[in-house]
Amino acid sequence: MESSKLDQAPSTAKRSKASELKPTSGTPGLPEIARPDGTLEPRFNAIPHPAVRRLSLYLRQLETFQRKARRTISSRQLGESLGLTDAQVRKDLACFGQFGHPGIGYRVEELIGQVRHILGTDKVWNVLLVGAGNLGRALSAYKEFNAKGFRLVAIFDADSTKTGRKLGPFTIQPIREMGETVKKEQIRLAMIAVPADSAQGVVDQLVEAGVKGILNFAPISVKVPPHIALNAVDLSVQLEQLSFQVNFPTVG
Amino acid sequence: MESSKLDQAPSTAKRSKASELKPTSGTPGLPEIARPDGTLEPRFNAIPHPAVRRLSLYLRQLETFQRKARRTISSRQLGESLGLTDAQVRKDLACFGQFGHPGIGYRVEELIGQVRHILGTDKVWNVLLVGAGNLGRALSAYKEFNAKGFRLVAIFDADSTKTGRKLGPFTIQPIREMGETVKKEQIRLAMIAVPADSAQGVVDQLVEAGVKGILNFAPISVKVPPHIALNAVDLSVQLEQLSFQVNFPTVG
DNA sequence: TCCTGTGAACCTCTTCACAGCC
DNA sequence: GGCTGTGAAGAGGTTCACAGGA
Repeated sequence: MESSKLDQAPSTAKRSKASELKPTSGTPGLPEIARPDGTLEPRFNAIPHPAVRRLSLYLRQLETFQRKARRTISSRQLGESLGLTDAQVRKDLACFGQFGHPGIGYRVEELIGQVRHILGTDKVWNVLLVGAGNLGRALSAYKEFNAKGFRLVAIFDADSTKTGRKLGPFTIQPIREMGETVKKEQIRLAMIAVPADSAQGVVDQLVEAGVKGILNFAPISVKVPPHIALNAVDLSVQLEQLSFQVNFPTVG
Repeated sequence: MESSKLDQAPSTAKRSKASELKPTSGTPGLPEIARPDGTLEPRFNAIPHPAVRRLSLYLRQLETFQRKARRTISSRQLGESLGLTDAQVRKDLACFGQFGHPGIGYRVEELIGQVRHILGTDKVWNVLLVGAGNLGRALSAYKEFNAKGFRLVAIFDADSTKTGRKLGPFTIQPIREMGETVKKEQIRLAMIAVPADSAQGVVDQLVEAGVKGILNFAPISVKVPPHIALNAVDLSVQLEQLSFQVNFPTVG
C-alpha cells in the first residue's frame, strides 16, 4: 500500500481513503484497509450487505445532484432523497472510509469518485449478453450501461436461425464461441435473458468460459460455484411483490 | 369468514389456512387471521420483509417441482433448491399459516394455491405500461406475466409520434387518457419504462389516475404517497452490484 | 451553527434445537 | 425413520445520541 503511511501522520490519522482499498493487489482474497494505527485489517467482511446495495443508490443520487450543479450534500439531504435516515447514510459510507467533512457534508464530485472506485465502476467492464429475444434486444440497446461503466461487447444465442444476424452493432454469435470471445475481449460479466429451461446450461457454460459475474433475467433459480457472483432479476417476481404490497399496504 | 369456525374444532385447532386470510374483506386496513382460540388478530405486521420476498421464490420453485410431477416437498429440499436453510423455509411459511404435514412435508399443489392466494396472484391483475421504448417493448412482449396472473391491458407514451401506433395487440395511448383507461379497465398496477427525467411526472399522474402499485424501471428514485406500493428495478444498479461482488468475492 | 463518525442501544431476522406428529 | 412448527438464542442491521471538528 503505497500511501498507507500517511495514515500514521497525525493530521490525517483518521482518513482511510477509498483509493487505498486495493482489492486486486497483493494476495487474492480479503481486501485490507489501513487502520489509524497503521496496521492492516481485513475490513470488508464487516460490511452489511444492504449497505452495498444502497451504495449504488447513493451513487445514482449523487450523479443527479451533480447534474444540478450541487457541490456538497449532507447525509440528511442524501438520505431524504432516498427515503433513508441521515444516520443510515453516514454509517453506510463510513464502512468504506471517511469521506465526509464535518460542518460541510460530502463533496459531491469527490464522493462520486470514491463510490465508483469502491463499486469498481471507475474502470470499464466488458459485458456479454446471452439471449437475443425480446428482453435481450432491449438490454442490448440500453443506453445507461455505457454511462455507468459497462460496455456490451458480444451477444450470443443458442438459436441457429438467429446466429449470424445483426443486432445493433453486434453479430449474434453461437454459444460455442463464448469461451474464445470471453478471453479475447477480456469479458468478466454476463447477462442472460434466455428461457428458464436453458438458463442453468448457459450459466454452466459461462462459468466454464471464465466469466466472473452473472446477471440472470431468466425466471428460474440457477446455481453457480462459490466465488462466481450472481444476481437475479425476475420481472414476474417484482409484480408479485407489488401485488402483495397492494393487498397488505402495512407490510410490503 | 365462512369457515373460521373449523379452527375451533379440536382436530383442526392449529390449522389457520391461508384461504382464510381475507385482505380485501370487511373494513380496509390490517388483515386479520384466525387464532386457535377463535379470536382474530392482525398478524401481518409481524411478517419480516425478507420473508415476503422469498415467498415469490418459493412459489417459482414449487411451480418448477410441479412441472416435474413432484407431489410433495420438504422444507429441506425447497430450501436447498434456493440456497436457504430448512428452518428458514419453515419459519417463512409459518408466518402465513400452517401448510405443512409432519412426516410428509408440503403438498406441492396445495402449497402453490396457498402461496398464490397470499401473494394475491390467484386472481388476475390488470397492468398498464408507460413507455414504449426498447425496454417498454420488451416488457409488452414478456410472456411470463400472463402465466403469473398479470395481464397487460394498455400502453402509454408521452411521445406523440408513438401514440396511435400499434405495439403488439395494443395501440399506444397518450398519457392524458390514463385516468379514463385505469377506471374503465380497473387497472391497479403500472410499470414505467421511461427516461429518468420524466419518471416522477409519470408516477404522479399514475397515482392521480388511481393506480395502487408501481414498478419503476427508470434509473432514478421516485416518490409516492404512503399506501401506494412501489418497487424499483435499475438495470445498471444490478451490474454495479455484480461489479462489487466480483471485486470482493467474500462480501457481496 | 451545522455537520460527520461512532459506540451503545435497540430492533429485526436467522439459526438452533426440540416437542410433537406421521 | 422423517418431517413440521416454534420458543429461545444468536447474529446482523438500524437508530440514537453525542463527542468533536469546520
